[in-house]
Amino acid sequence: MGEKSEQKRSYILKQARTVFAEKGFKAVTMKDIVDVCDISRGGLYLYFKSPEEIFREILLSDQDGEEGELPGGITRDTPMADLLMLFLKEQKKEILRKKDDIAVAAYEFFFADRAEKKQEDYARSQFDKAVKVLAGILEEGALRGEFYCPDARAAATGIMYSVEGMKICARTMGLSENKVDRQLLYIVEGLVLEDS
Amino acid sequence: MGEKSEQKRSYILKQARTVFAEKGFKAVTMKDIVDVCDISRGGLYLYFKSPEEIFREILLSDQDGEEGELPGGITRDTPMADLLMLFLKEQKKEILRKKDDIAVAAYEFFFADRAEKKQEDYARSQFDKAVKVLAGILEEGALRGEFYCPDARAAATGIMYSVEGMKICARTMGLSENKVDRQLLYIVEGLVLEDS
Amino acid sequence: MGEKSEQKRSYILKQARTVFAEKGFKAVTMKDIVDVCDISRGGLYLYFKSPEEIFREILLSDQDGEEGELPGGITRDTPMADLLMLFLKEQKKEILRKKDDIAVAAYEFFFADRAEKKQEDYARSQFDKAVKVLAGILEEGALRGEFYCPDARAAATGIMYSVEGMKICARTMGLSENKVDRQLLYIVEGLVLEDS
Amino acid sequence: MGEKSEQKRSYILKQARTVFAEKGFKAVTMKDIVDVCDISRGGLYLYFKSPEEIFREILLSDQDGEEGELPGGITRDTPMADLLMLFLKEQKKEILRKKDDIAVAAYEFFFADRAEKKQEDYARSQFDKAVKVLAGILEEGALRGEFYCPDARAAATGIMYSVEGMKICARTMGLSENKVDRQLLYIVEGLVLEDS
DNA sequence: TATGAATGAGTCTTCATTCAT
DNA sequence: AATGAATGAAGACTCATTCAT
Repeated sequence: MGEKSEQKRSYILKQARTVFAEKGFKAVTMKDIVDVCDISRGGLYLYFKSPEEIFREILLSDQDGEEGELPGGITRDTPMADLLMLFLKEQKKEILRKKDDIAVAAYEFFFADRAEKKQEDYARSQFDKAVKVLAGILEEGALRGEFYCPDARAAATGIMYSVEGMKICARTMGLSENKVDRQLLYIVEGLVLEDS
Repeated sequence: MGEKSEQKRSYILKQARTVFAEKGFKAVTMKDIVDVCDISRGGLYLYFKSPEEIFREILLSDQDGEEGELPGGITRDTPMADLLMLFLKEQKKEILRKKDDIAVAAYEFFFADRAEKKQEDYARSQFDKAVKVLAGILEEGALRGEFYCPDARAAATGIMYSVEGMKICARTMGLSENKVDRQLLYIVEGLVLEDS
Repeated sequence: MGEKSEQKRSYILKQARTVFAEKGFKAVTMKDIVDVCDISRGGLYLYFKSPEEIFREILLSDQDGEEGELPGGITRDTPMADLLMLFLKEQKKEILRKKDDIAVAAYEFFFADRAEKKQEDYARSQFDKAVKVLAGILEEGALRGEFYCPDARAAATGIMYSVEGMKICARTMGLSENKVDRQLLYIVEGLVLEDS
Repeated sequence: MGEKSEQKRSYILKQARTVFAEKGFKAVTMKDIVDVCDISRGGLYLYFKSPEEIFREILLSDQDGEEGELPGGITRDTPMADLLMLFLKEQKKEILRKKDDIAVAAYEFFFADRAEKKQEDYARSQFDKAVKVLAGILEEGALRGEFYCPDARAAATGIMYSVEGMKICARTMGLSENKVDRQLLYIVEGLVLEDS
């Protein structure tokens, strides 16, 4: 498929995303996607052969755009506490995300066919990546005496489990911004050494 | 419905549970349930009008059986640390549960139709109940000088988020028993004051 | 499925037969059969899951009705020549059959999926059965001095190949009754010893 | 269409042949042919408008190449028995042919749309041609005293029906080379006069 | 109460065929 | 001449749901 199709591909992915955000993963049919794409049934099949394939691509494209989002103004001298706050703010955004949120779809996707190793691996790699970034911040912060954190890796893992927990809670039982803030604050307080 | 039907009701719920454990929530059809119940299509409709209704009842019946499971031997003198360990052991069992596990189905159920307030309320009440129990243990433990825990409620909430996080991680990316143990140990270590 | 369905089963087979007679095997869709059965799409699937299954049953039911069709008046004293004529007349009927003729469908069916051993076996058993009957007639006739036929088995096989050949020729290139008669006569002449 | 297209035409026919050999006639779609031709969908339509048209051409091109294949060494003095053996060997090859065999496709083609007179005529002309050749051999052989064959035409027709029968049997029920040999031998034995 | 045959809507998927380039 | 994207029709198959018994 040539260049023109690459455009359409992206367009389909963009439109399909809204469907997944609205209906989750399992409930989405090729027809749903056809409907929002203003395309013929057969036309969609030229590009993708199943909702699963489409969703996989959406996940991948999300991943691509995710890297190096560190906002400007970050230098070597930026306090690690600030980086931590930035990181958690990012997590908070994900936890509470409403618009264009495919987290529920992603959960359903990862639930599906639990035999599939590939899915598991993808999910884990995403999680591990976040743990690693956070552990890096904590470790450096501990070295600089900003944080109390004897085991950065364990702390980071624990925090990420909490974040995951909040993410799922936000989507199953509702979670106010206030509650998220409190919990994140509680986490930070357990780490940061007060300037005495 | 008379008494005889009550028996059949329970039977249907029992059989349906295995289906939900295997296929999650969304993928389950009335036919699936008919198939494992050795009942007629029309017959099932006499008792339940949708998989959703059935699953709701399963959740409710689970809840009933859940209370007061404190094992024998617990007295007023039992160390809170022991109770905590007991509590966490229970959580660990849920996190790693494989057999007859309807957690994935429950997630899908709570995802479905996010407009439904009732679901949210149910999910939250379950979560809050656990937090309350845990907070009780922590508070009492703090009073007795077993734990360092200035804010029992916040701590309990945080722990339960972690537990939720592990639960979902176990089902999306796989989670070894070892990892769960480490994380639970890490939580305990952050709470328990060493006997000096 | 109870008794009532057995009726419907037969009815479907009867109607489907006309479709196969008209369109052969490969071209027949479940929809075609639904259309002549005055039944719903789903309804048909309650009884059969594919045109193939239906056709297989038609073949089987044909086989059942085929046995012991020896017309009355046959006694131990009936000349073998008469039996031979009877046999060939039966073959002629099949060769030239027009109404409700599923021979073409059967050919297509046996062509399909040449890997399938079962089909081959069925086709061969039908052929072998005919050869055996014919060989029996020839052998007995030879014993009685009616026929000249040193190798009844080989002769019977050869004749049945001719019959098969005429059958296929009748369906691919057309074959007049006259031609069939001539050929059958030629066969008989080669066998029967003239009363001198 | 110019010369360049004539090349492509042949190329398409050659490639399509393999498809027909593999899938028969009815099951072959324009897409199948496009796929093995490394040509565009639209491109194929410039040359042929349906699988049927393509198959028709394949049959015609086969016919062209078929004539005058008498191997060298045949002179006016060659015994007719040898020619007969040659002829039957050729038939045997066709009966048992596996590689690049479009016989099944041809049967299906001739079955299709039995209204079509043209097909019938083509099939018959092929058959008649073979009969004529064979009858010529038998007649000449009879004249020369090699064969016993009072009615060459009838004998030839009968033999060709047998050959047709074996051809179809080979493709529906399987036929060992051994069986074919036996049958052909049986035919020859019925014709050839032993040198006394 | 209980049955299970029957319906029909909904989705999937594949192709023949067209058409702008 | 040639391409291949796009369309839409056709058929497969599965269920939720009803209904006569």
